[in-house]
Amino acid sequence: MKVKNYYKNLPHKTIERLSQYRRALLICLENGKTHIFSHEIASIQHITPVQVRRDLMLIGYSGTLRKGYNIQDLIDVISNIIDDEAGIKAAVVGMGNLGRALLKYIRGKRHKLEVVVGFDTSEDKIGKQYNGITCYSLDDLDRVVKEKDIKLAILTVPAAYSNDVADKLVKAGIKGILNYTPKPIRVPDEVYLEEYDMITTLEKVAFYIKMHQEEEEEEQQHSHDA
Amino acid sequence: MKVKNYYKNLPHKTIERLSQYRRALLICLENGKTHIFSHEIASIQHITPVQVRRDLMLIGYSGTLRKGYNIQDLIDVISNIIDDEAGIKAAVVGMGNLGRALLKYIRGKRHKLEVVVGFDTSEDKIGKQYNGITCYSLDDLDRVVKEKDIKLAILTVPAAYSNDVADKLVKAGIKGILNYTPKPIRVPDEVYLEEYDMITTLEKVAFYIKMHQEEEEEEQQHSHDA
DNA sequence: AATTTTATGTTATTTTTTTAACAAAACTTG
DNA sequence: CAAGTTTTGTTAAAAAAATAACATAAAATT
Ligand SMILES: NC(=O)c1ccc[n+]([C@@H]2O[C@H](COP(=O)([O-])OP(=O)(O)OC[C@H]3O[C@@H](n4cnc5c(N)ncnc54)[C@H](O)[C@@H]3O)[C@@H](O)[C@H]2O)c1
Ligand SMILES: NC(=O)c1ccc[n+]([C@@H]2O[C@H](COP(=O)([O-])OP(=O)(O)OC[C@H]3O[C@@H](n4cnc5c(N)ncnc54)[C@H](O)[C@@H]3O)[C@@H](O)[C@H]2O)c1
Repeated sequence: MKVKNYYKNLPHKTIERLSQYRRALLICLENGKTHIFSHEIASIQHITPVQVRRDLMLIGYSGTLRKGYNIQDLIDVISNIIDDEAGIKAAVVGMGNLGRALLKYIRGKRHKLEVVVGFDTSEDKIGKQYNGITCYSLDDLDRVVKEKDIKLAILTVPAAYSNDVADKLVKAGIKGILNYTPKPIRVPDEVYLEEYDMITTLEKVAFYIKMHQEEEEEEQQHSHDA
Repeated sequence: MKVKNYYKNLPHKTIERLSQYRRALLICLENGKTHIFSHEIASIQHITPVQVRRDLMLIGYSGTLRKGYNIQDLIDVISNIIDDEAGIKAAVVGMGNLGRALLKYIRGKRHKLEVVVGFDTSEDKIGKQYNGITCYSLDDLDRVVKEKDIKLAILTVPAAYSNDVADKLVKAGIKGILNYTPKPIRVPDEVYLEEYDMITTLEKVAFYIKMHQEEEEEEQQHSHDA
C-alpha cells in the first residue's frame, strides 16, 4: 500500500486551507494558546467548523474530545504534509514593482520555502541585491537554476514576455510556476502551474457590488409598489 | 419575471472566466481578428471548448455555426454583464510596496473600474501623488469615500491593522473589499469580500512540486524492482 | 448517578462545477 | 448532390466541494 503518496489525493481546496490553518495556528501559538477548537479555526478563516474537521479527518489528524486540537502537534502534522523536507527554493523572475514587493514579502516567512534569487533582463537590475537577494541575468537562468537547485518560479515579467520566459523556465528544469502575469502560459503537464490575475479578481468584486446594488434598487421598487 | 438580476445566478467561476475571456478577446481584437472559435478561446485560457460554450450559453450569447463568435459583439455582451454602467470607483488602502505596485498596474486598464485615490497613515505618503493618484489620510476616509462615491477597496495595509481598517471601510460605506492582507477579515454580509493570500498559493505550488517529485521517486523504485 | 452540554469524527446528502454526449446546422469534398 | 466534417448549443452525467446529519465520548451540571 502506498504511504508516501497518500496525500496526493487530498482535494486542492484542502491543501489551500491547510496552509491557511497553519498560518492561523502559528499566530495562536505565539499568543500562548496550546489548544484550539474546530469552531475557533473556522471562525478565523470564516468557514464552517465541519469543514475544518473534515479537512483534518482527511489528513488523519485527531484532536481530543472537548479539548480540541493541540496547536503545536497540528502545525507539525500540517508541515509534514505540505512542506518538502529538504525545502523548496524559488526564484522571482522579473524584478519589477510586483516582483520586488513579493520578494520582500515572502522573505523569511517560511522555513521550507525560500526565494533565493531573482532574474531580470535590465542592466540596471542585474547584479544588484534586493532584500539580500541577488538579481541575475536571465541569460544565467539555466546555470543558476541548476547550481542552486531552484524548483519554483514566480513569474512577474511584462505580459508580452510571459510565454518566452515560461519556456526558458521549463527548459531550465523548473517544476512549478506561479504566474502573476495577466497572460496565461502553456507548460508541459509535469510542470505544476498556478495562475492568478488581479484584474479578474477585481472585476469579480465589482460585479458583485453591482449585483447587490441592483438587488437593493429592486427591493426599493417593491416597497414603493406596495 | 426578473430581468435585471438574471445574471445574479451565474456561477462564480463563470464570472471569473468572463473577465478572462474579455481580456483575451480584447487582445484578439487588437490583432485584427473579427471572429473566434470556442476552441481558440479555450486554448488561450487552457480550458476546454465545452466550458467556453457552456459559459456563453449561460449568458445567452449565440455565435454563428462554423464561423464562431463575433469578437466585438462578445466583448460588448460580457461588458454589459460584468461592468457597472456608471463605473465603479476603487481605493487602494495602504500605499506600501504592494499597494503602489497594484495602483500602477491597474491604472487605466479598465474603463468602468478605476482606482481614484489611495489612503495611508504615514505622514510621508499623505498628500503625495502616485501615478497621478492622491494619497489621503485614513482620517479622511469617510469624507473622501462619500465625496468620490468609492465602492471598492483594495486592502494592502500591514496585517496587524487589517481588521481595524476593514471596520472603518465598512463604516465609510464601502460595498466590496479585496483583501491582500494575509489576515482574514470579517465584514457584514452585504459587503462582498474576496481574499487572496500569496503565501497560500506559493505553498500550494510547492506542495504539488513535492508530490510530483515523490511520484517520480516511486516510479524509479518500481523500475528498479522490475 | 443520571442528564445535559459540548466537541469530535465519520458517513450521507446537497450543491457546485466540470466534462461528456449528441443533435442540428453550415460548410467542404468527392 | 450525398457523405463527411466542423462547430455550435443543450441536455445528461460525473467529479469535486461543501454542508448536513448523527453517533460517540468527555466533561459539566443537577
Ligand atoms: N504591479 C502589479 O501590482 C501587478 C499586479 C498583477 C500583475 N502584474 C503583472 O506582473 C508583471 C510585472 O508587473 P510590474 O508592475 O512589476 O512591471 P515592471 O515593469 O515594474 O517589472 C517588470 C520587470 O521585468 C523585467 N523584464 C522584462 N523583460 C524580462 C524578461 N524577458 N525576463 C526577465 N525579466 C524581464 C523588467 O526589467 C522589469 O524589471 C506584469 O506582467 C504585470 O502585468 C503586476
Ligand atoms: N508585498 C507583497 O508583495 C505582498 C504580497 C502579499 C500580501 N502582502 C500584504 O499586503 C500588505 C502590505 O504589504 P506591503 O509589502 O505593501 O507592506 P508595506 O509596509 O510596504 O506597506 C504598508 C503600508 O500601509 C500603511 N499603513 C500602515 N497602517 C495603516 C493603516 N492603519 N491604514 C492605512 N495604511 C496603513 C503603511 O504606511 C505602508 O505605506 C501586508 O499585509 C502584506 O502582508 C504583501
